[in-house]
Amino acid sequence: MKLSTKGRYGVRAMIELALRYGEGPIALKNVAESQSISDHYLEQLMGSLRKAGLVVSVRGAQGGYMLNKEPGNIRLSNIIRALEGPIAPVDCVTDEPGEEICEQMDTCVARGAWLRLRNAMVEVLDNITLQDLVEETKNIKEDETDNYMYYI
Amino acid sequence: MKLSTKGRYGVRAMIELALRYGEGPIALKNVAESQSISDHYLEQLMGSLRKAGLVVSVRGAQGGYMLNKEPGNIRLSNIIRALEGPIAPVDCVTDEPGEEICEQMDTCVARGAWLRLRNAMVEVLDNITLQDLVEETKNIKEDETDNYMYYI
DNA sequence: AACAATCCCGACTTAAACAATGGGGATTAT
DNA sequence: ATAATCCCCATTGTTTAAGTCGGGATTGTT
Repeated sequence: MKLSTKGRYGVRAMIELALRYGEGPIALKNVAESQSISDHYLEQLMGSLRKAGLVVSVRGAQGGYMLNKEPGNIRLSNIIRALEGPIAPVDCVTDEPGEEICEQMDTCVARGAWLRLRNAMVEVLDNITLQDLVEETKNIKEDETDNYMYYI
Repeated sequence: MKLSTKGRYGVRAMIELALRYGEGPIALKNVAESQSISDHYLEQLMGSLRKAGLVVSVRGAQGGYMLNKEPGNIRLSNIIRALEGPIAPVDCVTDEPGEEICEQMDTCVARGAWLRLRNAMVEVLDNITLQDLVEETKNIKEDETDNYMYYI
């Protein structure tokens, strides 16, 4: 029941981009460095985020990545789904189409439980946007004037 | 963000025991067969459940396992914790003691989000007992008179 | 035009976790 | 005694996670 590094790194990188929203393309190298993530690995994640339409890339010198929407319109659920796939504690409660997997779905008493679990998870992740996290970052910055690093 | 077979099999096995609560020890072999789980593998899981105090075992011929509490007092969270460890989407929001892991915890803006996620998950799993699932099984049995198998 | 800074992409590697399997020992009802 | 159980440790095979490697394509800068 853990997120993998994909989800964790991805959220960190997206927060970074959200903090610098409006500054034009940010080179992946910068994000990777400031977040202590292998830049080659982060590259893969950014690829997924781009394909999901959450970021756009600018190639060539002075290129980089930027958010494709306002931070207030990017939800944690979007990021997690792009990087880890459907949010679902078990395969039989995926919202993706064409997922059946278990023939006993209709008579499975546990499925109701997993469904409730999934809905609770989605509810939380749908209701946290990058904007929320940016604002929280500013609050922390006010409190502690040293730095605003955030690792997960 | 998926449960492993440990959690899924474990819940299935515990539902089975809950359905037969009061009948004395149920041989692991029966549970494994009726749930199509490798009995040797299920043995390991039952070991964990026993150590967690959720079931008791009776050794020797005619032995087996039974719930150690009433089904209404065993929550899905108990089962999941026993088999999969702490319920937490990331390590830094574990409720277990002595878990620090990340030095930046105080200034991490994402941690608040993970904390909300974890609380939502725990809330759901704390509020579903085996008794709830047993009752649901009976409802399903009323509807569909064929069988009451439930795989996950 | 040359160059360097970027993104882009597929293949590969390593390590860990998952999901069992196997063998043998201890306990106990019949 | 015997067979049915639980108990425990070690081993194996498979999959996934996490990261590495190398090279190609694009583009601003000089």
